[in-house]
Amino acid sequence: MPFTIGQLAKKVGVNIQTVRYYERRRLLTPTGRKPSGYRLYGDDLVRRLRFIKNAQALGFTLREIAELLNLRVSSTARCGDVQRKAQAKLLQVEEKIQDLQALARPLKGLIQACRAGQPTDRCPILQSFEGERRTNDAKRNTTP
Amino acid sequence: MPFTIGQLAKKVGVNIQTVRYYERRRLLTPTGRKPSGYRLYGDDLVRRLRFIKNAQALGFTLREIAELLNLRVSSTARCGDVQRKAQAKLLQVEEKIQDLQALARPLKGLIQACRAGQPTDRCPILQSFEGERRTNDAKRNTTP
DNA sequence: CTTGACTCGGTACTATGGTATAGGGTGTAG
DNA sequence: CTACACCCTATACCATAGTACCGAGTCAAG
Repeated sequence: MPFTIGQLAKKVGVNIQTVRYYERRRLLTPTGRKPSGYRLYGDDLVRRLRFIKNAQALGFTLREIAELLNLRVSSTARCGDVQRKAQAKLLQVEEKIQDLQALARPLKGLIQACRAGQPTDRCPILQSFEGERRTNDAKRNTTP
Repeated sequence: MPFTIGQLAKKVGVNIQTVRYYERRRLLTPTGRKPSGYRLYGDDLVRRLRFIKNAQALGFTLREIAELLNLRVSSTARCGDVQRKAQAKLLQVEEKIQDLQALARPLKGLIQACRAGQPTDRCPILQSFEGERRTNDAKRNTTP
C-alpha cells in the first residue's frame, strides 16, 4: 500500500516542499497519483530519497546524485558508457575517502594531545591535505 | 617574500573575489598589508585556502570548516572543550568514510557487471545506504 | 610619465538548494 | 454536513557560496 507525500517526508525526515522540489529536479518521481491528484509513493522511493540525502552529506550536488542514480546497465544505455561513468564516480569516491582519512589523522592527534595535556599552538588540522588541487567539486563555469 | 591576492588565487585556483569573500567570513585573514592597502599572503595561507577548498568538497560547510580550523589546544581554549569538539568532528568524518565505502561497493559491482556483460535493470546504487537517517548535514533551522 | 595589469572597497547579481505562503480542492471523523 | 488535517499548483522568498562590475588608486616596464 503506497503512501502520500506527507508520510514519505516524515519517514525520511525532510520537508514536503523538498520532496516536490526533487520531483521538479527529476530526482524523485512519484509511483503514481490518486484520481484526486495526490502523489503516491512506495518503499523504493523511501530508499531513493534517503540515498539523495546521504549522498548530499558527502559533498555530491543534486546533479551528481542524479548521475549516480542513473547509473545502471540497461538495454538502452550501452555498457562502455556506464562503465566509464561508474569508474569516474568510483575514483571521485575513493579520493574523498582518502581525504577524509587524512582529515581524521590530525583530529585523532588533537584528541591525544588533549589527553596528554600538551598544548598545540599551531593548528594541526592544516597538515591534513598536502595535495595540490583535486576533485574540482562540481564546477559551474567549466565551459562558458 | 609574501605575495598578493591575485597570486594566491592563482596558486590555489580560485577566484580573487572568493578570497575576499572568505576574508569577510573570517576564514582567511591576510598576513599583512602594503602601505598602499594591498593584501599580502604567506605560504601558510596557501595551505589554509587549500584546506578550505578540500574540506568543502567533502561536504563541510564554511561554518563547519571554520570550526575545524579553530580546533587547537591553546592556553585560552581549555582542553576538555577542544577534545569534545574534535571527537565530534572525528565521528562525523568516520561516518562519512563509512558512507563513501558503502557507495564504492555497488560502483565496483557495476563495473564488474559491465565486464561480464550482465545488464542490471534495477539501480544497484540504491543499496548503498540501508541506514535510516544520519549526519544532519549542517541544518539551518535547528533552533528558530 | 604614460600605459596596462593589478588592487582597492562597495554594491549588485547569480546559482543551488531549499522553505513559505496563498488560494483552493480532498478525505474522513464526528 | 462541517471541521480539520492533508494535498494540489504556483509563486515568492530565503541562506549559502560565490561572481561581476564599478570607479578609483597602485605599480612596474618602457
